[in-house]
Amino acid sequence: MNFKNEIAKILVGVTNLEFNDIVDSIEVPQNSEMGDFAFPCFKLSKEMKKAPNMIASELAEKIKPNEFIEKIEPVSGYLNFYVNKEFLANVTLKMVIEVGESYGKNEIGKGKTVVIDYSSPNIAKPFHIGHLRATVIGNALYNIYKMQGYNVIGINHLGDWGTQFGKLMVAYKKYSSQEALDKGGIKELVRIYVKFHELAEQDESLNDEARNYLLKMQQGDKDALDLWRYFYDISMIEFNAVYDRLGTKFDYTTGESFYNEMMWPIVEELEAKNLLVESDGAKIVDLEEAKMPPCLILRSDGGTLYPTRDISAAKYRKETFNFDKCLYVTGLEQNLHFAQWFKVIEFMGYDWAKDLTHIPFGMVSLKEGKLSTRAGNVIYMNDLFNEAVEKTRAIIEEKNPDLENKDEVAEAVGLGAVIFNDLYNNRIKDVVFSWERMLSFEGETAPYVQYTHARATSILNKAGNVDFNNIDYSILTDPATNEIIKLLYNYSEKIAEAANKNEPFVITRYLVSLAQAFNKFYHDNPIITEAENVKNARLVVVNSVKNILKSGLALIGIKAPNKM
RNA sequence: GUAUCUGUAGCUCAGCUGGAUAGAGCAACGGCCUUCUAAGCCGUGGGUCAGGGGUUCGAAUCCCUUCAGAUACGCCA
Repeated sequence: MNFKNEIAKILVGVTNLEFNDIVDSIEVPQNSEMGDFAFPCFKLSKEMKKAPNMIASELAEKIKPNEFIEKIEPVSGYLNFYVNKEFLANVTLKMVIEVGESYGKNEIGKGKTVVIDYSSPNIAKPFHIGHLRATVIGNALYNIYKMQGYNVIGINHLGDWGTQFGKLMVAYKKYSSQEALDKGGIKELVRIYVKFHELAEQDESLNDEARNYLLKMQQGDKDALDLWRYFYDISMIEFNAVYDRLGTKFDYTTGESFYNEMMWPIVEELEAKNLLVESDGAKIVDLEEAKMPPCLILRSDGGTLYPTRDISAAKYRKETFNFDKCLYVTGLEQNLHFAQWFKVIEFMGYDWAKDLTHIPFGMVSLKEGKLSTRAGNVIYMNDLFNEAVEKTRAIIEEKNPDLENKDEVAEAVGLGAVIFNDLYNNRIKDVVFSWERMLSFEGETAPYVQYTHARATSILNKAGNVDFNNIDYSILTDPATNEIIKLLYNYSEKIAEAANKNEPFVITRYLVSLAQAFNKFYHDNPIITEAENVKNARLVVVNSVKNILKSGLALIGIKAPNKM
């Protein structure tokens, strides 16, 4: 059931426009008083040589409402269509009930594979608020693409290789011990990392030692690799704990180290395809043709670089998963880097270069300035989580002291607030971290949506069983109910929009709208005390809203407790 | 210097594949708990859509330009 198509069917005979053109030009008015759909007549005005309002009036006389459309009105150059509310309620709610948990799914991505590279933090430092966006945006996209029917592969491209490990090895040997590291974990790694940098400013030879260790790692030296593995394992205890709390999962945790052996064949391939040029001792791919600075492939000392690894990884992923799309969820500041090596892939003659997409997001900073582990200008994820959960716990004690599973609910709501906050706006916006905003639980926030879900659940529990087969849909035509039904009807379209734009915030905003519509409905319409037919009809609405709120929250990685 | 992104209400932002009086939340002010969870609902005030040109019947939305902020631009990742 698609209303735009139905309207186009009505209009296709009376104008000389193509069916698809009509569908495309149909809009949804901002104000529902002006109808549910509108057809603007301005474009017709030129060829028909008539004023738009005249055209609208004439068209209105030629066409008739049908079972889907109850009223058609010409208003100042528009043809406004009012859908039959009872029909809409009937179609939509039946579909929500019948389809159940799969409501909102579609088959657009059937048979297609999308690889999503997300989270991908540099390890050996604690998970902090700068890592959160890459994780929650990627996780949400993962779920959204799944709903679109895609085969989705999530990859955590850990920053688990490189000079920072050489530095840690030097620092470990000089300033730490296995005992201290076993005890202190990742905090100890940070301590010695910071110390290394302080001392390296005075003593340049430390950096040489670090490079030396990196060289040993690359040459497969057992001692160096054992140490690397040791630091890796300690880091992953921290990272996995955060992923567990967030409920984030990956199909593959293949970090940079995974591609170590794959880079030389790529270098040879670039060489064979005559793409490598020597420049100041380094090997580059010239991108002047694409109006970009050159892409560095090999250092003058022969070592590989960031693009070398990303090109290798992309080719591996194409060969392994044969993706239709490969998305990279990373900061906007890496824009040029991605544009460059995507171009290199294209120059290598791979047509799948067009399937690689950078999904950039804005930078997170503190009021004091940029995030920096070294300068201590960071907020660690666990501290933020704990703060949010603690505040939630206090609110529960105040508002609902008899709640059974307080800890579980506080965790769901506290983390929900944090995740939601990061998925609330356009990805591209920079964010200055604010405790106040992060810990705000009113208005357009996760707790608001979760609270709405809990209210809906509560009514359903009090009402007992409902017979969904025998519903009087004629009751569900008041404005507050109609608003909800229109939103429910649009759910699947919103998921598709979120996928097309790669913007989880489309879902987040949708959930807020649905919760707002429901709270108004809840306020205006008594349910349990009403006559049986009214009660049952409204309970169907409550049940549908409850399910979609839960489903939508799950899409963006947030839990929906039944009580709070 | 070059490139990319951003600039809409006091604050944080929607709206940007051009269309009907520019929308939310927060903050401020004023109402609503003997009634299904007040983490809620209703109302009031608040805007030269950064500035200037252009295209168009019509521009917050497209183009040009200026300004402001952020970021990136060769041997880190």
